[in-house]
Amino acid sequence: MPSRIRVARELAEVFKLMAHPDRIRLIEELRRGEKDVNSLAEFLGLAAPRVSQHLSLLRAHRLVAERRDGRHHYYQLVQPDMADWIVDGLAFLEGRSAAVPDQEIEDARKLWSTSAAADH
Amino acid sequence: MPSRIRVARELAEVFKLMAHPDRIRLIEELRRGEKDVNSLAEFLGLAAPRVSQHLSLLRAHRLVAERRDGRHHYYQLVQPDMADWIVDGLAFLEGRSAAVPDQEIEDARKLWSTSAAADH
DNA sequence: TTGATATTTTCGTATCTTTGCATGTACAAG
DNA sequence: CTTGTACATGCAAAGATACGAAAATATCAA
Repeated sequence: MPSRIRVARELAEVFKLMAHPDRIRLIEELRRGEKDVNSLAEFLGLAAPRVSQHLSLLRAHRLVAERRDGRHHYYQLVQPDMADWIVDGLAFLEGRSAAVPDQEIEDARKLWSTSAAADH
Repeated sequence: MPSRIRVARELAEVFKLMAHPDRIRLIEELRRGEKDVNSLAEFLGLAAPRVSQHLSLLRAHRLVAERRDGRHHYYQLVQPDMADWIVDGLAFLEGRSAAVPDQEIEDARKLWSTSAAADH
């Protein structure tokens, strides 16, 4: 079996991990450092078990790493560049769907860009 | 509903489209211009109906565009940058899986890079 | 028209994912 | 050792995807 098939297969796995709105927001939320499960759940407006499930999936694939301190579990991105790469993907959304105007895409880009800090 | 949720949802749709090895290879194969279904099927070693299914999915989401000429349907990328962006994602594969050595990732990167032309 | 080629569509089934909820475990404080 | 908080895990229902095989459509050529 040619190697490009293996590479494509592995890459598809990573795409699959990103193919969920919660996980995208999770990764973007972790872009500026570690955060514990409750903060993430609260920020994203999701039930804690759900966030935990997403994190355990990302953890299983080594996209995030866990650090425990007392009863808090802090998560961080193993490859922080990943958050930037995801933001790069926003370019392909422009003019695509009437449901998501370009202005909103631009807002997300700002919110998720490395330099941004406010709004949190 | 906040706009970042809509954006994340839309972006997740795009990731979902890339979350398949065949479609990744399809997009990379289209990086240097249009190609008809049979060529793609042959190159990828897939049955033509399978390729057609993938293409119709990509077409439905406007990732590829179709041009008909006689009995041939030629497809091309609507946003050729997409192929480069996918290649950028290879960075996150390095050192991740024993099944896919870094050498193979590097090979794929070369094979799929814009400047490369041989090996086809 | 008939036949061959190129591509799409349909369909049934197997498989994977998502989701919410309930339960389980670990730690900290009193 | 009990209570409360922080997370993780298990489970079952619902939904989405993938796949191969078969059938349908369209084009061209004889």
